[in-house]
Amino acid sequence: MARNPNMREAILGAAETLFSSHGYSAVSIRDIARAAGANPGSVTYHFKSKDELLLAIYRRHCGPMNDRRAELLAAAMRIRDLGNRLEAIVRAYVVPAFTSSSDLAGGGARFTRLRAMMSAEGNAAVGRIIAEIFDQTNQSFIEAIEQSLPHLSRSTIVWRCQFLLGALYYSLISPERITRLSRGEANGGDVAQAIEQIVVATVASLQAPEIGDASGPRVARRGVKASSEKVPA
Amino acid sequence: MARNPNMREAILGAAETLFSSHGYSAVSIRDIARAAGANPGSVTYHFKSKDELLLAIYRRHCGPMNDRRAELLAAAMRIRDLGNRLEAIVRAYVVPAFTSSSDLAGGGARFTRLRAMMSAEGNAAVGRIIAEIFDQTNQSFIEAIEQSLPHLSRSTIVWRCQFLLGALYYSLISPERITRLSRGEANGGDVAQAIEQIVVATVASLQAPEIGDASGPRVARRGVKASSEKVPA
DNA sequence: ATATCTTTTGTACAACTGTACAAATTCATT
DNA sequence: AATGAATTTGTACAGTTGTACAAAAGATAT
Repeated sequence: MARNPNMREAILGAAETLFSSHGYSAVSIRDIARAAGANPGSVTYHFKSKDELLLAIYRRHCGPMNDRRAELLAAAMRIRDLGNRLEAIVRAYVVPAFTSSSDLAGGGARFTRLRAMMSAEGNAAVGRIIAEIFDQTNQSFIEAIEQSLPHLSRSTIVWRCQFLLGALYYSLISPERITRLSRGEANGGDVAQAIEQIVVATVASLQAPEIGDASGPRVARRGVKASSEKVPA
Repeated sequence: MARNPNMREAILGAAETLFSSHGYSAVSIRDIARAAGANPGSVTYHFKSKDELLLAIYRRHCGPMNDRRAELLAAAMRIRDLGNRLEAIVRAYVVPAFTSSSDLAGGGARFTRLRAMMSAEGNAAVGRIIAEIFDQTNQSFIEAIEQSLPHLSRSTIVWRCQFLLGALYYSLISPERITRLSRGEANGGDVAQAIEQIVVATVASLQAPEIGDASGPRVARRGVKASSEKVPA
């Protein structure tokens, strides 16, 4: 029966939805098949294994999303005013993680949520892809930020970019927490507001002075004392 | 055989370690028993079920950790200078999440990492505990911040506290990412540095002006336009 | 030592897991 | 209509899952 010409896509979509809301090991191939209206055997036909299915999801999204980020970053770097440029850089990183350009392959909150789940579970197959594909994108953003904030050490920039990604992930993982704690005043599922809040908060944290630097935000003092000797875990 | 008088504790500890590094559904009761040097049946004897075992871990840590937070928060509120007070408030929230007072029950990075995993997996049993126990603590911190930054709307404070928690979680979930992206310049596993970086970044983001507010950070303009109509997922 | 209670062990069960594969079905080309 | 490739189905397998429970082993008190 070669009936559904988009069975492969249906399985991919179902897997994406289920993985992103329950995690990898909590979702079985049979769950995916059921959600996609397919036979379990069909899943192992189109994708050799469960791991391969997960990787196929990543391959579909990573390229378009990081391409879009590169475009927006290039546009941001053409901005003269350093403050506006910094905000544009952060926005270039955040926006493609929340919204998809072409409906399926763009990027989108669902895929970003999936990435959050996978990095929590520490999935081994995904670990390789992340280091390969994402580190390149991340490095170019870090360098762009370094140019806009030359007084900051690379360590501090990396830490603050890590916080950005954590904020981004967690806003997608527990949006209902926003709604609950604000007593309904804010809506955690509001993507547009999430983007604005993340951008404003991140730009402010990036503009903070270096740790141990008592002078103003824009005054340089490069070599900061490395208070980094304790090494647990 | 009532040989090991601390078998219950050994199982709790093993479960904590395994859950915090692989997630809930990826770890089996047999895995836990093996790591604790116990018989699988012994696990279901001390804790009725796998869910109950997870809840026991939460019960052991939540109380001491939030008590410590309350102490530090009370001390912070005695600080007169509003800038220093804000930093002390943030520190009162962050420090107990990273370090344990009494070795086992205090809190500690391992338990916080576990919480990060569970909130990603969306574990139902944990969901109830979180809403009950943590919301109370969170509300008191939000109110303390509201007092120190009266020009900010509650929504914005909640958003930025959400980012704080996301940053905290993710710094424990992917510390090796820090080391890798900084090319060894920073050590993501350095708890002391993580705390300092999180505190500085969070204080700066909290002090940022409200969205849509063009005036300086400390100038009030309460009612901000709610750009919150899009409601997906 | 006897009896009672607590803890540990071992085994069993039904349900579910990822994967493999032959048979059946559909489609495109001739 | 017939051939051949592509897809879907159904079933099977060995291994794992959470849980239940009787039997054994230890501890405690009398």
